[in-house]
Amino acid sequence: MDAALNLLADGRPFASLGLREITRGAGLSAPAFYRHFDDMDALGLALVDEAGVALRQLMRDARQRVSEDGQAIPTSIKTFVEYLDRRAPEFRLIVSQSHGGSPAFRQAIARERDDFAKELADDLHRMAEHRGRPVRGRHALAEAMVTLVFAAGARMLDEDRDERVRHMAQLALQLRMAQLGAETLVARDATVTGD
Amino acid sequence: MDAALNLLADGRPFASLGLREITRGAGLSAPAFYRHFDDMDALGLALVDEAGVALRQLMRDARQRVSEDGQAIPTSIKTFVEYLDRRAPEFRLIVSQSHGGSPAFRQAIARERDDFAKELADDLHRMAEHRGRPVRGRHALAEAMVTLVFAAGARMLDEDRDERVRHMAQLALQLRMAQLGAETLVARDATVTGD
DNA sequence: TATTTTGGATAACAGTTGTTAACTATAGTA
DNA sequence: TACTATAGTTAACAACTGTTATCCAAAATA
Repeated sequence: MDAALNLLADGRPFASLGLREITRGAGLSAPAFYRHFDDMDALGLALVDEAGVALRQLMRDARQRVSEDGQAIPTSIKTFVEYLDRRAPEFRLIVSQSHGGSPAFRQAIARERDDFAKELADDLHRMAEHRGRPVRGRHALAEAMVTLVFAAGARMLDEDRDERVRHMAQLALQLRMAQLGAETLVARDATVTGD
Repeated sequence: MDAALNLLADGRPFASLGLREITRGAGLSAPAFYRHFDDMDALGLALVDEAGVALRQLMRDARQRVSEDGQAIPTSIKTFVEYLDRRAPEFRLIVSQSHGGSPAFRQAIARERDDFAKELADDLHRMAEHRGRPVRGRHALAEAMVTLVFAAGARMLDEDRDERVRHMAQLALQLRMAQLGAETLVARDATVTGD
């Protein structure tokens, strides 16, 4: 798995990775691969799993730090960028295979993403209750936020520090827009019961 | 190019497409490929170009229809989904290669995307002037909208009609959130001159 | 201690890859 | 009409692909 991540690390598309190439990187013979995985897809899914674990850890970290420092959006973004640095190849795999991989791949990644969005929706709900600022369509809001965060993360993978800082600010602005819009929607349309 | 699109059409990742496979689909011998393209990358870039042309056409169509029917967001989404049906393989190529292709690929796609976002930002500016509702950070807003639209489009590629309808509604809600949030930001913070 | 499971190795398979060289027919042009 | 560019062909290249069968040593287990 480390060998595969190494190849992924310099931007190689997963579909172009060969089984032999990977075992070579691991210092093994080609057939040894089959002692650990049925095929390339299985390896990919294992990597996605690993990335999912790290993603859930990221969520817990962000929650913790936000509860200490406040500033939900900037703190969460900072935490996310740290994750990005630590797990760049895994994240690269996730964004590159979420569209453009085998169906099994796409499904596994979609599940991780949905879990992420769901947890975020719960957080938003808790925060809204705490601040007395209900939100309309919090599921759609959470999905939008995840989409924006992942897209920004994907761009940042190949950027230097300056561009990253700029895009972190832009991402913060976009997340505020979405959240504020959701709050304003409910204020406008107070008769409709939220989801 | 048609042969390549056919292979792309059933979800195959571009990186897994072989030159011979493509010429076979076109009823040609393998070396004939080189009469038309230097290598696979060149073919891919040509396809991205084609998709870009269609994307710009989509923009013009949407603008036209919005000026007739009003309802900017729903009408634009409808127009976009029609484009999606007509140019599914090209769009698939764009989303699958935007992250996870060669650098040349990513760059070409990023350019198309940026053009799209820039035109959208201009539209938003015109609309804001017309409605007397200025927007703060209209570049960030346009980028967010493009991100949300592309992400939704990517998901819809593999969905049936019912799921699509649901996601179209969700996308509409998300776009309204973003726009409303941007408007509310400027209302709150009226002293800052917008970008 | 005897036996089974685990994780590796070699050799070999047929099939595919991208690419080049050399040749040919057809179409456009001076 | 003669010449050249275009767009195709076949044959062949080495390299690489995923996969299987067979064998072997070490470790874990009965």
